[in-house]
Amino acid sequence: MPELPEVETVCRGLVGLLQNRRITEVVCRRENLRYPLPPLLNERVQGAIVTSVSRRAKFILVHLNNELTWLMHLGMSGRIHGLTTPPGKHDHVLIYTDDNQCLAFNDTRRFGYMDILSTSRLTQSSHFKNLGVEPLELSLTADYAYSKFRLSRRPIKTALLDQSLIVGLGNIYVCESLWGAGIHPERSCNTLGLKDWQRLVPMIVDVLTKAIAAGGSTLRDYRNAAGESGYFQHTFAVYDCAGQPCQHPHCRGTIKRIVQAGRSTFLCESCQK
DNA sequence: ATGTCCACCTGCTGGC
DNA sequence: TGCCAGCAGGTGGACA
Repeated sequence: MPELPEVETVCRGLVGLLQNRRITEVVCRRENLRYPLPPLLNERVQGAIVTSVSRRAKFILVHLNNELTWLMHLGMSGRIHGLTTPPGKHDHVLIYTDDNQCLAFNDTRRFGYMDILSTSRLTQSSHFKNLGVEPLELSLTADYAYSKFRLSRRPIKTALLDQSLIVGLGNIYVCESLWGAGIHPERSCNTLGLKDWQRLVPMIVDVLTKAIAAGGSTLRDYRNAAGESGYFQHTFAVYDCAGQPCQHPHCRGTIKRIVQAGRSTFLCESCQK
């Protein structure tokens, strides 16, 4: 689930569920996820009021009125859902609020993690040290991307996954963006000219924007979450579409799966050059 | 420095 | 039916 659009969707859901609410208790049902949970988590957030919820890269940031910010990363399989039944095996952290709601941080594979940070020193935190630009902000321009990537010999697919250059992209949206821009995932960054970036940057923005818009329906499911149903169902043009015909007009190619840096890449060899 | 690979986890699917 | 290999939306650290 969690690339930028999914994290953004979760954050928007959390605004409705947590903003201006007082946290009455946090229950940790195990000691660690990817890393140990923050020491004294309950003691540090109990009684605090959530002033806002925001996102940076793939981090969820829950800002509290006690100068602390609760950072959450969903890893590969993390979700946050309203709990109306007893917690399940993978509901690792439970958040109770003063309106008698309970939210569960659920993460099957436990690649997610949490931290508690000083709000005023947030940007100096190690989590933020090596983060690149936000793709949906004006700082991501074709000129910027061209200058940042043009000396690298890495394949463009791998480089786009690198959060120190552009944040928020994951395996799905990288594949979708490269397909949309007609760029072969194995091309070295240093073969991309400014013109390529003038197609790729708007395509990244378009793919992410549309996914967030589609995530709006997830938001409704999320709010009404009773049990586990209502996951984001999205149809992708290439991701997980191996063997299917390419959807580009007039293209007769077939979507193919290859492996780059140990991860699946989906592409159409007819129209991605 | 740069780039690649693996480990960290659990669960599901498909082939034999 | 059972078993096992392979795969899954991320990423930090070990290694060449």
